Amino acid sequence: MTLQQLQYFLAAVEHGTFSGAAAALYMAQPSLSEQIRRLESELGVALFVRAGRRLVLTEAGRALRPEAERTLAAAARAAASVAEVRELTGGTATIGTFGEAPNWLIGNVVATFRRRHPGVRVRVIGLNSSEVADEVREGRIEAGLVVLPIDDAGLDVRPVMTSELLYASADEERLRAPIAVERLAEVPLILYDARWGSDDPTRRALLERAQLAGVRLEPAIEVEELGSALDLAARGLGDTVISQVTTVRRGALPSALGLVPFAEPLYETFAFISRRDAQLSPATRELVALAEQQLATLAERSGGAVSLH
Amino acid sequence: MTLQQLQYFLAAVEHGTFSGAAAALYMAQPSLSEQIRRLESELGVALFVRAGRRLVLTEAGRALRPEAERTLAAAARAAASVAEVRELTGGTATIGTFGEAPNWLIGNVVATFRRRHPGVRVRVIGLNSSEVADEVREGRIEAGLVVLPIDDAGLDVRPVMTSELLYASADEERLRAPIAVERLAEVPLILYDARWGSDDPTRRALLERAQLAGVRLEPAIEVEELGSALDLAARGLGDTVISQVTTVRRGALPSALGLVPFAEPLYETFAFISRRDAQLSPATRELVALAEQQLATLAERSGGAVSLH
DNA sequence: CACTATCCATAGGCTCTACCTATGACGCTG
DNA sequence: CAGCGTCATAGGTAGAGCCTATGGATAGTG
Repeated sequence: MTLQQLQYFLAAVEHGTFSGAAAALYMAQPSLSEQIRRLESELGVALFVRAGRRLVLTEAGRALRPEAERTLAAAARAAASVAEVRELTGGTATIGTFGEAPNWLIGNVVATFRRRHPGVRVRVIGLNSSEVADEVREGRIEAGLVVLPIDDAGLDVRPVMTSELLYASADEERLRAPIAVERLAEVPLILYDARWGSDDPTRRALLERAQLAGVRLEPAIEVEELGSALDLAARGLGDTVISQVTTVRRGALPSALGLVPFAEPLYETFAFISRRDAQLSPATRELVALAEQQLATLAERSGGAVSLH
Repeated sequence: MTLQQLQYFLAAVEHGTFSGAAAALYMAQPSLSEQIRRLESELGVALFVRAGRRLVLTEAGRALRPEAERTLAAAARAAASVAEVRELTGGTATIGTFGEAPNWLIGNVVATFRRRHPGVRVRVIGLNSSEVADEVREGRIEAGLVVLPIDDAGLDVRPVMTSELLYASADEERLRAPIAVERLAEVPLILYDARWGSDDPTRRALLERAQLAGVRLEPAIEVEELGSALDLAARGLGDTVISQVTTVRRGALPSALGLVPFAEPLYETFAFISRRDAQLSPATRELVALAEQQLATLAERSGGAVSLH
């Protein structure tokens, strides 16, 4: 049984003749007749009574008719659902981001996207950078925004922005000058998940620096979210590290906190990643483009402290 | 888009590889790959990301999957609904009968049929014989039981039984001997619809006889149903005519009524009709066969007064 | 690091399908 | 009875669907 045969069958039912149905479908009558015959022989029953001048449905034909209509409708819906993805009027745009990104990046981006494409659902998956890279590699997420370095096997990596990593403290004493990495070991450190999850690139960079300096870093407090870490730091319970770009948004940084760069500056490089050789769906491509614009806006507001690639 | 392509697509989704899916479908891998490629090109999107070792659905593929499943399920239902008709586990059996038939024929037949084939719906259309013939000719009813003669153009007519037409009266005086048709004009006549509807063959036979005898028949009372006519006749309000076979069933005839044949006997011939060259659906064939058995039973009980063909 | 197994894509070839045109048979209709 | 419209049949063509054989890429393995 083929969709074509069902279509021909329905056309014949509606027109009452094979010739008329064939003409309506811009084809020759014997071609349509043949498909009907094939369908009948596969189903093992006659669908029409050939009544000389007129076609009449058999009991089997009457039973088939509504089911054939349902089947063709389902097929049309299948094609339409794919077209929606193609036409950006349906489907889902998916992007993975490292843990702290949603707060300062995603709000505007998602709002703009939904305004332009109301039919498209949006999924933002917050993980750490290496997990995002894995998910993209496995195809479960189409694209991601990560902090370099990551394992780039099988991935297209497109760096977009570099932002300096800053030291944040409520203690003015420690903000006088750029801070040496050795001093991090001497103060209570507050770190949040994305900054301390396994394989986090910034964590690795910090630990490496500390090792070279001969000290060992142990966080005094670990919390889940960047916001909580800033809150605790503002109350003087410890100090934390934060990316320059994060601080650009108005109100992101509690007023009690001050910032200072590292003596030997640390930088984070952000990059968009996607599967190598796999082109993005229009929805996700659009979402990535919007995220890129948002990054540009932030870089501009930072007055040059954050630089685009 | 074909059902086959959707089937291959789903197999590939489930197995995660084209080779595995092809093996499960007992076919070569390039054949399946080609169909997937064809489907993708028709839909204008990639459905899979070819990830070296592993296949991963794209956003479009994810959108297609549930719709493809629905479409294949609908197609399976379509085939099943036709199979039900073929296998006598679904569909509808339809038979047309002349007006008074349902009372003495259909009860048992339908009960037996439903007991044997609970899934099959039954429609018994009560019309007069010539209307039944028309409906069968037009294909709206598959088969019918009629009283001959009818216009048999385009029909297969299979006579099954002959039954004598009897005169029924509550007046013993008129039951002494076979009644001459002339006397019908002298007594109040009670006729029921099916015996007096336009084109009813028995009516025509009666009128013809009367014309030849030089009298004119006018019913004193006309009612809708045979039962009503018998009731009125039993009260002595007039006489009526009734087919021998109708009287066989216990309790069908009020005890006040007596029967007598016509001086020049009148016979009704019953016949099954169906479209010429159109084979019956199994359900209707079965229904007709049961009706035939029922007629045989009635003929037997009549003790020979009703004869089978 | 080479080796192997696995998987997809490509190429060439075969068979059957789907379609066409031309024509015949049948039934309806003026 | 002739003419028209319908479906069926016959014969031919392009392409669909499938096969086997083979090459290239990738992940696991000694």
